[in-house]
Amino acid sequence: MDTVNPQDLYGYRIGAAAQRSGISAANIRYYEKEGLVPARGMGDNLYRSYSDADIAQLRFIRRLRSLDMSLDEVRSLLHLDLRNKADCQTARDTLDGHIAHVQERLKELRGLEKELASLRARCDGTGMQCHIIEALHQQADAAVTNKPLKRGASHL
Amino acid sequence: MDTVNPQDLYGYRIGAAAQRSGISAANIRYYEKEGLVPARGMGDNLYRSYSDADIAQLRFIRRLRSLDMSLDEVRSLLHLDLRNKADCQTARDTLDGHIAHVQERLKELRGLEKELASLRARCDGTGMQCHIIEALHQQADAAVTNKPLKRGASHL
DNA sequence: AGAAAGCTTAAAGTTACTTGAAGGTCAAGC
DNA sequence: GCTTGACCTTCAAGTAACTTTAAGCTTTCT
Repeated sequence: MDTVNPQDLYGYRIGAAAQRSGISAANIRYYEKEGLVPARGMGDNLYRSYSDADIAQLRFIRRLRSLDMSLDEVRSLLHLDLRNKADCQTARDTLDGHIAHVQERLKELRGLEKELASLRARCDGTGMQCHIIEALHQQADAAVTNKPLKRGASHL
Repeated sequence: MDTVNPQDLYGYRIGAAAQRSGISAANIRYYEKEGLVPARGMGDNLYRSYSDADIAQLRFIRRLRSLDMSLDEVRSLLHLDLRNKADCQTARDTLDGHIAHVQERLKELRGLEKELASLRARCDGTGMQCHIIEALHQQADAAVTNKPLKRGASHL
């Protein structure tokens, strides 16, 4: 854009930035504390203010987070220099690592879905006794294999 | 209950229980604090000790956790009475709710996988310039303009 | 006996936020 | 001019489900 739109220069306070970026105001402050977004404004009053470019960056962060990346990954991508070849490699590596992560999680979840479905199928009878709990116990005993248990917290 | 196998009665200390259940010792203590497993032993010395039945319960919990259930869900399933019809319904409901949760997460992740793959495909050239970052920025801009923000207000 | 292994508790760290308390700033209305 | 209400500020604590650390017992091996 060539025109000097007033909003191009720090025209948004945190609430507007939140609305436009899809990141809550409290979350934006949190990102600032974490060094993901610059500490803008705070001139006359203590209010933060953001430019369109800042909001684009917030959207970028949100995009990366929606791709299930950790804040560390986001941080590393934010600090890359596009014209630097090594940085480009870093971006590829980050992405590759993340793809592997997502695929592994997908595999796990597909397995889960199957098991839950088969479990649920045991209890479709309308008046009969429920065998879900017994089945869970049996499977617990059968699954003696020691896989590391991980946190399955799904955010977003 | 009839046979007097030494291991049937609190023959395992927490380390052994951890090995056999696949739940770390610290985690078992945490579950105890959370009321998921009883506070066993602590007689002569201060050591916890567990029976085979206790270990079966630990495996059961681990099973449920591996199904991606929250500790609250696990707790509710643990306190059910199998012979109670209402409790059986509760089990079904918990399971149904959880299946829905897993399927939604699967859908999200499948979308993610596709996007990540297409992103990565832009950078397969060996000597050319990397366009990953630009692409991420473009998608970020496109995404916010047509998606209703689900991240700002929702708490999940 | 002395060291290593294994147990104890309590507290703090982790991730990525959200929620709450207590208060400052600003535009509008009466 | 003053109050109301929306919006902003900081700092602290809460959330899930653990893990890690610190400091100190007990048991077991050599």
